[in-house]
Amino acid sequence: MKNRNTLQRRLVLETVQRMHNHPTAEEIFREISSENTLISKATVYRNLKILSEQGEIQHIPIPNGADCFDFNNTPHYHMECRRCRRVFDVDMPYQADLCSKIQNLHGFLIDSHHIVFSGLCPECQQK
Amino acid sequence: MKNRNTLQRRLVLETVQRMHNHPTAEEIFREISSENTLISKATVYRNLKILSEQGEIQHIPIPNGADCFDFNNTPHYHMECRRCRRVFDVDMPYQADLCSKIQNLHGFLIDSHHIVFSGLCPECQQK
DNA sequence: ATACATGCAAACACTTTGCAGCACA
DNA sequence: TGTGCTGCAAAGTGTTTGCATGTAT
Repeated sequence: MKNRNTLQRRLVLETVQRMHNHPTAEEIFREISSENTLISKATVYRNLKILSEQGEIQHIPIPNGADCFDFNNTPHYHMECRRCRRVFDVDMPYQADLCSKIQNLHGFLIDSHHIVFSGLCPECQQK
Repeated sequence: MKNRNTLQRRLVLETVQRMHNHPTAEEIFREISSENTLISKATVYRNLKILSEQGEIQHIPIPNGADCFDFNNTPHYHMECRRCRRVFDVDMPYQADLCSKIQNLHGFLIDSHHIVFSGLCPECQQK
């Protein structure tokens, strides 16, 4: 299973790296399609999966909504506006010691964690 | 909009309070159905929504999977086994000060947060 | 030449919704 | 009596998959 450098894969990677607003698969698909490039949505999903498994981009799972993707592949946290559903970065260092605060693991082996903050973005507070 | 005390709503609430293993809507539906009670899945979803909005039960959104529900409605954290997808409670106090660690809110108003740990449960480590 | 990738459509998993009839207050 | 609730089926949303064809190596 060797990876091929196809036009579609390059476009998906470049588009995520260019859009700095945590785009969803749907948004990436629309962005690529808008530039008269033929690409199918299945291909976008397949390439997003491959690229995030390779660590080229970051997959951000979003509860109750479409997952989004981040050109920034260093671990960091996000906040989601509960009204407009947009996702923003949080200015907080990665809490590497968080696992050590767990008092009893009951044999569970933890290897990662996600924090999602929820609230209102500046624009939605006006309404 | 006054709430009515229907058999179905009572059954959904009692079932969540009795099952202490973070059941999904589907599991709650199957549990109620198995006791020769006629209930529709839409009613289960509708009542889970109402009951969690009223604070009687807790709704736990799970990225990449079915949301689950918790009889324990005090804030606490969860870990999900990435192999069997089961959800467990984490023995860690609620980190009320977490928001204060954020260095720059950029005008965002945060009112809650979720932490989901990911790893392997004891059973899945054997495999 | 031959894996791997693609487009398309269909299937999938989870959840919500429109509607007509039912039942709690 | 009247609004809130129900079952059913259909639709909605986000994502994956089967398959025949295409293409990078």
